[in-house]
Amino acid sequence: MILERCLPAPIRALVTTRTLRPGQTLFKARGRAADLYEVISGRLRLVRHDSFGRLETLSIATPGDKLGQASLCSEHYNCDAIAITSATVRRYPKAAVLAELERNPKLARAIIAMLGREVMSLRTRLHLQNIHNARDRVRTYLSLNAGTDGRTVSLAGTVKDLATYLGLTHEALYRTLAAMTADGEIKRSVGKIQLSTGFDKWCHPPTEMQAPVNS
Amino acid sequence: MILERCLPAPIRALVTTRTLRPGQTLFKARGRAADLYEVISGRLRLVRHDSFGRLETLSIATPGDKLGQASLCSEHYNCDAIAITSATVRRYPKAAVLAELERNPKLARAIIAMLGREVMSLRTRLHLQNIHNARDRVRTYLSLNAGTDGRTVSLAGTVKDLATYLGLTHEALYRTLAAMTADGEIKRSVGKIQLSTGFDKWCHPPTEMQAPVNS
DNA sequence: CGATATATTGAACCGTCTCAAACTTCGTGG
DNA sequence: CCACGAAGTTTGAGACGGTTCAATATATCG
Repeated sequence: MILERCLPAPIRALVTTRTLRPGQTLFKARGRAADLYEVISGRLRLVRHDSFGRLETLSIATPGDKLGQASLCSEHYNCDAIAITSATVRRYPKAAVLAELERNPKLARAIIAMLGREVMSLRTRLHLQNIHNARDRVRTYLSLNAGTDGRTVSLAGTVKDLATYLGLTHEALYRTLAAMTADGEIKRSVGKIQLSTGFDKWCHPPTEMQAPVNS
Repeated sequence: MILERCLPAPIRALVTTRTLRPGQTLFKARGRAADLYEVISGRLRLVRHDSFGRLETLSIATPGDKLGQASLCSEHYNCDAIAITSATVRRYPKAAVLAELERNPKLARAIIAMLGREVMSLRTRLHLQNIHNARDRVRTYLSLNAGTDGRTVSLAGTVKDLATYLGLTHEALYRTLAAMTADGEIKRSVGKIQLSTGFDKWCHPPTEMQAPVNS
């Protein structure tokens, strides 16, 4: 859903676009959160530095994704947004959006849907991170991100980027992909990974599951 | 924020409360998402079964927390909600809430705030999970959850629950807590953990940080 | 008071991280 | 057009730490 559609003309006039070059910063953690962004083209990386200097990729934003939703509820951004490629974003002034919210239920619905999607995406992410085995984590990621044919995953960035997204070192990811290729689970080509037929069955190795839950 | 306050009387009449006994299920993953809940008393555990049969605790809900926010954006719940203790919850019919949303900007604000908090909490959670070292993860959890005095953390459930929340085996957590106690970082009493003075400095061992980011 | 779950510690295994080295790719400038 | 440097890619070897399996103690609840 394009937020802009829900905004009346006077506010729409306040919406501006901005272009970024690769490596350029859109906003930084702790910066005053004044705007909400939507990616029009290109890719941005949302990163956070943890207390130990480790770089943590929150997500790779692609066209249609919104950035800085937190700004609606918080005074400060809580991550850095950095362009990976050349990129253009649409900027929505937070104050105007909040004001319009009071009068425009459609906008409220749009924003609620946006946050709802964000919540679900974070849940998925958390689910991935909880898989402590590199291979299974990669498998799950792949089946979760397979395209419409269910067999092709196109990589948003470099393999190294994917590694930080998955919470693995790049070495571990390279090794895992190599092993999966050797075992015929996947085939790799530039920027893409082909899942072999019957990939799903790899996802559930000889395991009986569903621990009983008392109800 | 109590959602009920934002609802007009006719709808408020549709709000019911329900009591649960320990171990009882409020809703299950994949069930039709018809309601939104708010915890009044007691504790519930939100869990999900991953593809490998492992139990994953999404969160422990305590009074004031909302459950099934996803229901507003999705047709199905995506986790199980199970009472840990005896508990009472308030049930808001999803359809009524969505309808009221069209007319009531205050309710919209409340829901947006609720989802925003959820997003932030999930981000924090993700941040924790990305710390691959048990001790540092526990340290970070503790400093993040210290009470108003900044020195006391009260445990919502059992230590075992905390372990699954942190994505550790309970053995690993017990050992870590034991080691931290031995080193004087913390002191333990029933249901509580006392952080020793200067706990923060433990959080940043001899490390230089902030990897340079091209901007 | 017995049964069930939590709490606690031990020992061994396995997989990921870390450090290291080499190769490839790509863009920039001479 | 090629030389060069920077960043991504790939593989190796070893250490560390969490999981796993195991055993025992303690607590809680009917």
